[in-house]
Amino acid sequence: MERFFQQIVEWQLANGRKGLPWQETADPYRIWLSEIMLQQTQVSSVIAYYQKFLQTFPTVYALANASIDEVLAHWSGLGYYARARNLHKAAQMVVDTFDGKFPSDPNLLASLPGVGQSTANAIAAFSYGVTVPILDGNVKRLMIRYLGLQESVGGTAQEKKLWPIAINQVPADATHREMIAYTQGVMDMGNLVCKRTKPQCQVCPVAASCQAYHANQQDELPLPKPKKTVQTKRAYLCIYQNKDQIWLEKRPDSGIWGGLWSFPEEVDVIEASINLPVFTHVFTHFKLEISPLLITNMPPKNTENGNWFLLEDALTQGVPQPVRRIIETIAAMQQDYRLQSQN
DNA sequence: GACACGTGGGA
DNA sequence: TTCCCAAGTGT
Repeated sequence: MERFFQQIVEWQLANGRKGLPWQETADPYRIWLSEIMLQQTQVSSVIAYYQKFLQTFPTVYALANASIDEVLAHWSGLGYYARARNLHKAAQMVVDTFDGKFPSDPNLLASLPGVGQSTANAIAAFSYGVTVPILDGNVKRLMIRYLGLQESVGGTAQEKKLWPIAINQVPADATHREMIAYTQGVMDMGNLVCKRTKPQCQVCPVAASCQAYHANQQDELPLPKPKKTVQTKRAYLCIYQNKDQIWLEKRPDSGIWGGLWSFPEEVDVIEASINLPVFTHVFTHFKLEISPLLITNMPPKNTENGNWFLLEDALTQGVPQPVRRIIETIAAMQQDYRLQSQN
């Protein structure tokens, strides 16, 4: 298997991605941050968040000392907000337990909340050159094709099978530089060559020994996952407005949009409210039809976990995407109203 | 093992 | 439009 390793390393150095913001550092804090942001999230979505986040929280100490509200505000719009809550906890753990220094032992790294085995190995390999492999979606797809496995991506049993193979591909005497190139290389391969659709086998460095390629199965593997039907839910979001201010409620820590600020939710229409246009927000596991209700003539029902915010301040808080969208709509309406009043 | 957890890109 | 799903982890 060592040949595979060398081929990926050489390919990455010649053809892999260069100059991504997190490729320009060996600081485990920055590498950890990038790995968490990149979980289930595309590179193009991450770059701006990563740079802004680092400006605000340049060190693990800065992050550990920040409030969870500040952290969520900088995560707002990225999704999977448990990552931000775990990131904050993990930063405090690094400061308290590891004296502010990220350990190089993947097992210790994996003890941090939000850091699983693959992310732990990525941090160890990139930061310290520890000779451990990653096993992310790219690698799974690559291995399913390379080994000609008649499977879809996913499942505990598959991971149990693939981990030892992934480990065997990494020579114990690989250098730090090689580990960086290999780890980046398997992901670049998945993104640029062994893509989900239209794999580029003609430029693949390991096509000669790829089972799927020899069987002309590169377009069929991995097998498609059985699809599940997503249900549609409806939510009435109540926008209590008092002049320039709107009322936001802090959501419970667990569940959808945990820890974020949102509009109070009702199960049905409220009297004396103005209906704003309905829109659909799509999650991976369900659809949400959102009916925003504007309420200007009565106070919020429940004032326990809420606060009044100026419109422009609300946009700087940790709010989920649909809430941001509604706030922007309200702000635009107010702007229109002001312009009309002047004329 | 199955499911919850966001959002936007690409076909 | 509709569907799949991306540098996964936690429960």
